[in-house]
Amino acid sequence: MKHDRTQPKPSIPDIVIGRLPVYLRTLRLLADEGREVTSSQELGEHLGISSAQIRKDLSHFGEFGKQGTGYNIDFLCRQLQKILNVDRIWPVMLVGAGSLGTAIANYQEFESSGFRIVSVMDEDPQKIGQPIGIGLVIENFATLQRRVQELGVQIAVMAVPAHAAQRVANQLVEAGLNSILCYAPITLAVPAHVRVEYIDPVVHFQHMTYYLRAE
Amino acid sequence: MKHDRTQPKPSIPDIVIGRLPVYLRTLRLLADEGREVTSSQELGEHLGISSAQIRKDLSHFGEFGKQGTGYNIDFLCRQLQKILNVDRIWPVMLVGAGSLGTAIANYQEFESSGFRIVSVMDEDPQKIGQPIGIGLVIENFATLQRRVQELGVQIAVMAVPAHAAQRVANQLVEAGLNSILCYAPITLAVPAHVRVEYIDPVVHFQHMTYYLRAE
DNA sequence: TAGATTGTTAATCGATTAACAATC
DNA sequence: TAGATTGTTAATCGATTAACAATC
Repeated sequence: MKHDRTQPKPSIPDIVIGRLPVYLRTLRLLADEGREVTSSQELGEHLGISSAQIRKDLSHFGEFGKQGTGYNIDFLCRQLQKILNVDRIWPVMLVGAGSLGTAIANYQEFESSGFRIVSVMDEDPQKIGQPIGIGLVIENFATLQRRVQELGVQIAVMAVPAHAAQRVANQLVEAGLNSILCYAPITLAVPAHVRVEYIDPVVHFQHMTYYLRAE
Repeated sequence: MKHDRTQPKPSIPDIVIGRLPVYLRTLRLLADEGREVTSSQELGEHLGISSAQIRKDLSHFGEFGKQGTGYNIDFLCRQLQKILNVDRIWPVMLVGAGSLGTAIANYQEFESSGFRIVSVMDEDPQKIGQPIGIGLVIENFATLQRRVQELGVQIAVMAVPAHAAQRVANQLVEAGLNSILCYAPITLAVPAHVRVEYIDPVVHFQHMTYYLRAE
């Protein structure tokens, strides 16, 4: 007997959302190979997960397959792109124009995935004004607030040294950004409305060495 | 009544192992700030997880704290380093000397975390022989097998284009490597004894945009 | 002693999987 | 029709959390 009228939680587990980009990536790879349909079983084998999990994950969002046949790859791609809101191009602000920042600015594949680096910033006067990436110029980090507004950016990538990361993050938050991809090896303190994801190769290396023994 | 004599599974959940590097990273940060002790509560607040989880995770490996006091940071760091096998330096092979590979080769902080890039390889004859990183020279990928043996490497980082990734991975496996950190946006097919971890910024971006609406 | 915090247990919560009716 | 595969349910499995005795 439910007397509670409020919708308790129709919300989809975050862990499911986290797998969708990987599904999408794999489907696009299959599409590139000229494939037109696939099955949860095939996808699962590709990804090393169970077909049941894939079907369950997708079932949170609708019915995308056909019994006996499987999934039309193009159709499922488009659906996943809609679900993930990457049926458009999101402008991204890159902070930090060092070696890593330069690599990120040079990366050509963001565009086809729904993202475009529209501005690169650094604090180093030596770097400000230098060209970077494709048609960009390193801008003064001091102009962050204004540029965020001008460009309508919500997402930032931080490629700055660890010692600068929290300070930079504070400024990003103050400038109104709500999504940060952080390459600095530090857990940031941010308000609850800001989402941060982390990329730290050392975390992966150390995870792997747990299972290794010296040769 | 257990009649089964075989140890069923004293093995520690992989998800627990995956958090240890983050704990270690945070503890070292606290140590750098001159702090000597911390508590599961403080750590949990830093990391946005519950203190119970931290205590439970650590309890898989022993007792590292003192009631009423908490954890000695230096001691816990050392213990975690031992557990993760990073109380030594692991040689790492970097494959791909493009923009991203160069950034990885330049990154100074691997050493203090237990890793050293000992060789950088590429297929491009234009690149082979060029200096990269600190005291390294880009080597011919064709010499992989020999170099892996000479250097006693078990771990590789792949910073190659997606279209080359599976082929490169096959060669890494053939050369005897068992741990791969893959920056290419593709799920690799490898034998069961090889562990692969992935870094793909697009996966993180797309995870974040699920929660965003256009401004 | 009083206060704080651990390590551990048991309960809760949530995620994965097996199985199968539906149906292409 | 026979074979294949979906979407979904219920069961299983595993991870997280709350709570607390132990004890520094």
